[in-house]
Amino acid sequence: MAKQSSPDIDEVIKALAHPVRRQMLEWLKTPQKSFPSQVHSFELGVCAGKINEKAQLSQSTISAHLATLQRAGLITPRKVGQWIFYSRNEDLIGKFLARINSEL
Amino acid sequence: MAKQSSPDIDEVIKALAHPVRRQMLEWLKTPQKSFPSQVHSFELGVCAGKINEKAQLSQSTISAHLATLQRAGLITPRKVGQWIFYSRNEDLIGKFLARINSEL
DNA sequence: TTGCAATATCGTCATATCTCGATATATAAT
DNA sequence: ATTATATATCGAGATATGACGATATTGCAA
Repeated sequence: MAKQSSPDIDEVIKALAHPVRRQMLEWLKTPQKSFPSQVHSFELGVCAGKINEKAQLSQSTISAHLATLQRAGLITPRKVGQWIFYSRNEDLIGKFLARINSEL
Repeated sequence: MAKQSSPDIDEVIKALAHPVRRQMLEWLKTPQKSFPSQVHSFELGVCAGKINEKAQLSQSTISAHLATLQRAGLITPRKVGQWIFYSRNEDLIGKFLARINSEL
């Protein structure tokens, strides 16, 4: 499962080159711990609004950061009604780490 | 040996977030192979001028990229007369990889 | 001292990134 | 239909980055 094209190293590293986006990825490692106020199930991930609350930045800025992470393939969105839930794409993250470990 | 302060993840990732700089690091993995025209010994690393030749960018641009890599701790300069030789700082690179593997 | 070679620094311009508020879009609820 | 909520997109301003040529600096050589 999780058929995933291999990571575009350049895009991934650029996405990681911002502390807010790294912070988001870190939060998403432990959703229940990082977002205790989320009422929805964590099945599909963390609600964008919750990430927005936690990061002290405007809604549009958070949306842009999430879009950057998504374009790089680092997170996966799941739309449910009016919400979008995000989760880490562990498959791609793993592949990225493997490549950077061998290439760097 | 190679007493090395731990990497500043943010600075390291930003330094890696440019293809030219990643390319330089890659070249420095196999100096003899990547810089066959260097007449100096490879003991101390690769001469800045050789890196300059190989990368198709102006001298000032290359100097800036090398400075960025150096500030991040990824490469180590050794000045010998009028030359500066650069080599990878494997110690810091290893520590960086260890941290990104566990934090990401 | 004068001159040459290697590298760094400066000033400038172009482009990218970050952030915001305002507005648009989509879905849900009434 | 209207309204409310969640998210995306737009436009603008501020700052950062990348590139260059010109010039400064450093060290060696004559």
